[in-house]
Amino acid sequence: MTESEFLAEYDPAAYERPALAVDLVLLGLREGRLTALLLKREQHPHAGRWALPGGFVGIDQTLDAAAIQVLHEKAGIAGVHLEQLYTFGALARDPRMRIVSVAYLALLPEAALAEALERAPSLVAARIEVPWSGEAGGDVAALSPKGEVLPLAFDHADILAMAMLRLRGKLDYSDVGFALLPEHFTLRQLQDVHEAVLGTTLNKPAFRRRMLDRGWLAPTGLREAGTSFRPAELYRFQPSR
Amino acid sequence: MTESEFLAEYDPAAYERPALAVDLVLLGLREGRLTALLLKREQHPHAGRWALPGGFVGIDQTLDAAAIQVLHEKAGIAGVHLEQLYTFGALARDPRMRIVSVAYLALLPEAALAEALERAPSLVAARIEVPWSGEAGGDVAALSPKGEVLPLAFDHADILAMAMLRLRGKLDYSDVGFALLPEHFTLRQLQDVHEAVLGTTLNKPAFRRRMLDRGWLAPTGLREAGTSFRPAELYRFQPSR
DNA sequence: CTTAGTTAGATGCATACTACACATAAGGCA
DNA sequence: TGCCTTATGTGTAGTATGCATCTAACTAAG
Repeated sequence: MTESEFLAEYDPAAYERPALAVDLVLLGLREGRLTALLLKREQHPHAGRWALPGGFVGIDQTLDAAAIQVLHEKAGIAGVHLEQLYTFGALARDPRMRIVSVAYLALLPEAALAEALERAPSLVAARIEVPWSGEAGGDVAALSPKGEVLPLAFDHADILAMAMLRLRGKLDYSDVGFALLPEHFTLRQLQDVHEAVLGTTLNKPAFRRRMLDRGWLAPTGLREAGTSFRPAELYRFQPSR
Repeated sequence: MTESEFLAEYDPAAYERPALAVDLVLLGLREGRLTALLLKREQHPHAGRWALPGGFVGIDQTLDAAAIQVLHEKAGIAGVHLEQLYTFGALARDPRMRIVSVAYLALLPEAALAEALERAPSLVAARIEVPWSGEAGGDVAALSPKGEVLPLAFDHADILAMAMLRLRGKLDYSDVGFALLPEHFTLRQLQDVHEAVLGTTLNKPAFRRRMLDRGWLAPTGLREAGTSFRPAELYRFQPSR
């Protein structure tokens, strides 16, 4: 049997298939606080609860492409850090039908987050509160600006928790932290990102030294403007060849 | 509109769906070498190449359950460490049709690996050679006992590389290393596991201290038997409460 | 023009961790 | 009994980290 003969006999519709979707955790910093962008569900199921932006994966669309499409259509942005997180496949995740969802983590610098909120007015910025530290894992709360807990739809609380676990885990050995910053930034801003993500305070000189020794920071020679005190040097992220 | 009215109107067959599968990287140690279990494909497509054991995800089956089923049906084993790796969704991964595959990593102690080879005679033990170190990532070679490079089917070389990247990354901050050992083991065996996975040699006293200070090792009071020299203490993995 | 206030950036020191060399312990075996 | 081999323990040096403190650079108030 040749390969083309095999293909001719193969029946692609032999088994019923789960639907395949992507869900995006859009994370950024807003006023120094870790923030996720959520959509309030107007329709059943889970009407009135908050959900991660998502969409189905087209038959001729890669997973990454589906995630980029959601980023564009539901948040009006592009060009941000995007990485696959985990795939959620519990049987009753969605009461409509069997849907397996590939979760993605998108990291937005403050400007991209503001842009998304402007272009997609239905998005809501929810402050993220993580009551556990380090490797533990566990529940994560999404809070409205007034501090009310926003109930999440489907298993999106699990996805959000997984996003935080991953982000915290990767923060200090990888370069994801820079994905939350604009192109030029000060060491203080970098430290603020780390502190917001980790939910701790960090020692300034130690953090400084560690970051500079990494070899990822290129001084630009430029200075921060608009301060009433000594202006900080602006750095640029330089992937260490 | 109530939720049940909504569900009644929802058409689950509105869009064509990708097929969903799981593929398993079965990894273990054999004669001190890192080894993966592969199947030689007899049929098209990719006949004659080596593939990871896999299977389709049933419509009422979770992803984990599908992985466990593959472990049982294609390797005849159960109860080993199993974790989701990454989901591969390139368009032409499989020439038959669009198949999205959720890759899993299974870690087998030497006994489980031997059991799998016995119960599933079509499985082949391939030595894994990783030419990069640390965080780099890149190609990984599967070698026959005679040292010939085994060509892998589909995108399974990518999956294997991802498995090695993940395993190396997790090895020294998590407890995955113990998943490759029997219940009782010596510190030397633990070090052998780490050395085989990382592809390096490690300093013995330093490794020893680090592991003992972790608080994961409980001495059993038993000694290794059958050596012609000082027998080593046998330890047990004790998850740190 | 001077000084207070504020944050950036640098330095010194104590502590913890790790690599590495080397010493000692405990088995079998000739 | 002594030798060989590997397990296990100890000491030391170099490195990374936490923390206190010092100096620099800027604005604004007077």
